[in-house]
Amino acid sequence: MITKRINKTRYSILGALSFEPMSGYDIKNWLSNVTGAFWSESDGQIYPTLAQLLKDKLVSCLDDTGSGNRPRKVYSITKEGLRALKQWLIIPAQESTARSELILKLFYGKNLSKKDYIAHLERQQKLSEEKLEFYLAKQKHIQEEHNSTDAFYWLQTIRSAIYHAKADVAWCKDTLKVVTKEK
Amino acid sequence: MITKRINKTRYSILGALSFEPMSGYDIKNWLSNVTGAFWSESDGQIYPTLAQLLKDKLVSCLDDTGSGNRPRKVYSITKEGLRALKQWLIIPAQESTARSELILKLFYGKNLSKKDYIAHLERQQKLSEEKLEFYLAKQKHIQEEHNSTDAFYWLQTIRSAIYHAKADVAWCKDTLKVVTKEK
DNA sequence: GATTACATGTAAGTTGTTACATGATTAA
DNA sequence: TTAATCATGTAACAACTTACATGTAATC
Repeated sequence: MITKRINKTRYSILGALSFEPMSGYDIKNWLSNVTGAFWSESDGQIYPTLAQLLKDKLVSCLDDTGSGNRPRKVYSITKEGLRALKQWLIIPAQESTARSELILKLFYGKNLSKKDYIAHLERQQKLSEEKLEFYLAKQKHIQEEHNSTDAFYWLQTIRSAIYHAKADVAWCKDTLKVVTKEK
Repeated sequence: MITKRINKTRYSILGALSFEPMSGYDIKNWLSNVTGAFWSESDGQIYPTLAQLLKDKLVSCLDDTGSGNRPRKVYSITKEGLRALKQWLIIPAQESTARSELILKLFYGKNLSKKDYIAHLERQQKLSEEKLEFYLAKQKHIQEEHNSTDAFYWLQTIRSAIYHAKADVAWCKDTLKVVTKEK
C-alpha cells in the first residue's frame, strides 16, 4: 500500500494566497522574493498546482482579461482552502533531507588539492557574506516599511536566515584557518 | 535542448568507495552514519545507481557469495571512477534549494493559534538540542578514536553541523522570547 | 522459536527541474 | 524598434520516496 505523501507546493501557494489574491506569475515572484530564504518552488510547478487547487475548490479564479491590463487570472483562497491550510499548518513540520553539496565535497576532500579545497571555502564564504548582507538589508527594510502584523512573522524568519548565514561565514573562516595550517 | 543534470547520488557513492570497498548495504549505512548530517540518500537509490556505475565501469564488483558469509557483492572504485569523482569534486558546489517546512509554517503563522505557534518552536528547539548533543558526542568520539588524516575532513563537517544546530537553538529561544511577549 | 540485522533488489508513484512555446505590454 | 517584463502554460526528463518482495544468518 502506498500512502499519499503531502504535496507541500499546494500549501506554499495556499499560504501565499492567504495574504492576498494573486496571479500565478505573482505567486512565483512572491515566493521567490518573500520566502526565498527558506522555501522555493520551481517555475513549472505553480501553474499545474493552481489548476489542481482550483479543481479541488481550495482556490477560486477570476479571469482579469480585457480590463485594459494584460490577460491574467487572479486566484483567491476559498474558505475550504483556508481550512485545508490551517489543518496543514498545525502538523509538526517534517525535517527536509539534509543535502549540502559543498560539505559533501569537502568531506571527500582527500581527493582534492589544497588549492581546490581552499577555493571551495573562499567561494562559500563570499556567497554567505553576500547572503548575510542581503538579509540584513531586508530586515532593516521590513522594520522601517512594514508595521503591520505581517511584519512580525516575516522578521522571525529573516532572523533565522541571518543566524544561518552568520554560522556559515564563521564556519568558513574557522575551516580556512585550520586548513592553511594543517592540510 | 535539455541539458543533463548531474546525478549527485553517483558521486556520493563513489566518494564512499574512495575510502574502502563496500557492499550496497554498507554504503547505505555508511552514508546515513557518516554523512547523515549533510547528505542522505533514499534506500531505493543505492542499488540501481551501483548497477549504473558498474555499467559505466566507474566501479568494479566482487561477488563475495560462498565465502561462509551471507551472499554479498563488494564494490570497489576503479581508476576511471576516481578520475570521475575528482573531476566532480573541483566543480563549484551548487546550492541546494532552500526548503524548511518549519519556517514556512511559522511564516504563515497568522493562520495559527499562539499555542500552536509556540508548540512548533518548542518541538524544534528540543530537536535541535538533541542534534547538538549528538554531534558534540560524535565530535568527541572522532577526536579520541580516529587520528588518521580522514578525521581531519570529518571534523570540519561535524563542526558545520554543530554551528547550524547552535544557530537553530538560539533562534528558537529568541523567537519564543519574542512571541510570548508580543503575539 | 522468534526477532533482529544482514543483504539485494524491483515496482509504482510523486515531485521537481529545465527547456520550450506563445503572446501582450511597457519602457528605453 | 528592440529589449525587458508581464503572463500562462506544456513537454520531457530526472530524481526521489515508499513500499514491496525475497532470502540468509546471528542472536536472544
